[in-house]
Amino acid sequence: MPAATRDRILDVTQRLVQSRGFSAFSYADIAAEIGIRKASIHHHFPTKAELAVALMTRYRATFGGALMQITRDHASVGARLAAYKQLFANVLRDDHRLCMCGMFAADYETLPPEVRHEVRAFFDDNEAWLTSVLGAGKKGRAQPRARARVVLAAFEGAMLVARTYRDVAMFEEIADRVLANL
Amino acid sequence: MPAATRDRILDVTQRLVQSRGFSAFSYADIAAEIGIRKASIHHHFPTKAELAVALMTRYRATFGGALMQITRDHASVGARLAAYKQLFANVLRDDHRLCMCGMFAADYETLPPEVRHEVRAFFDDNEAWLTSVLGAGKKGRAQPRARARVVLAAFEGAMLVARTYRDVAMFEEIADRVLANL
DNA sequence: GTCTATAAGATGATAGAC
DNA sequence: GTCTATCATCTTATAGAC
Repeated sequence: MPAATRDRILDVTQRLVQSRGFSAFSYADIAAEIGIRKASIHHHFPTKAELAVALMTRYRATFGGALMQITRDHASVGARLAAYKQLFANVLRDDHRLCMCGMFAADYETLPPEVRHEVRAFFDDNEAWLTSVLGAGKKGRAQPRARARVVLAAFEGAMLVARTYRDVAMFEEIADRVLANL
Repeated sequence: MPAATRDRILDVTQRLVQSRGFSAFSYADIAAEIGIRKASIHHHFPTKAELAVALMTRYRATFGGALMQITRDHASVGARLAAYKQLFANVLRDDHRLCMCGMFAADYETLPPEVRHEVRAFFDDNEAWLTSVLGAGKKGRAQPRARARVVLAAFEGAMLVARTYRDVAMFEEIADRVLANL
């Protein structure tokens, strides 16, 4: 069965947010890309705020699932962090997109309160996961939370900068160096 | 003498870009804040693209001056990097703003080509300055450019994330740790 | 669930008076 | 250099037919 319209809307909107940001896409953009009318989008998501919240809820669930999968698939700290890095690199490679929450963080001042909450929750999720991964290492067990924050911030910033150069390798080099210096 | 209107426009616009981004501010916002009409803004900067280019040109010049000043005022690598860090922390502290180029980097896909060029030039400027600072260190002279990229990316990302928590201390802790681990 | 039609307001931008 | 007036277009959002 084909993806329900609701999911198609979320898919298209997510890509729009990741490439242009919250203020720079419209219902008309979504409608045009899917091939339906603006009113139909409003039927599924009456307001832009509701659309953004639904987007973030799904994104957090998906991302959380990916993190659990990494924990399952990889046993060592190094392998887990390498897989985490790939999560970001793949998004950047696919049409020069940013992490959706990195983009929403830039749009933060214009975001409805409920969406702001979701953005912080995403960062909390990532920090918690990274902290648990880093805290499990044989050596360098010290201050896993502080080191987790460095990884998250550096990855978000590296995506931002590397995208302006259309250079995924630049992202990976920065990310590798950050992980090596932890 | 009071600041010329042109400069007042650039001042106000810069703050708007740093807090909301390129797509989320309008000529009406600038006009309202200065207390003149939209048409007057268009007299000084006919199009939004021209306004953005003027903004970036001035920003790059100012930022470049600040970097030269740091080099002049501080002799050691550590003191220079600490002063560089303060440049970013001060912007974040003042009304939760981001580095203007961090914001423009998020808005990159919607930017006129001339502005895109300026954004990359800003990153080039910073990378070059950081590379020269890091290359001058007694120890750890190796790969100054790669380490410069880590600093720039981490600082941009740390601003982005820390802003969502309204937490300047969080930015500073991440920045300090990045500098310590170089 | 999708459509047409429409609303009310914002947007970037221009013409021309003062 | 600033103003009023105006423009065409886009924006989010709603009402109601099919």
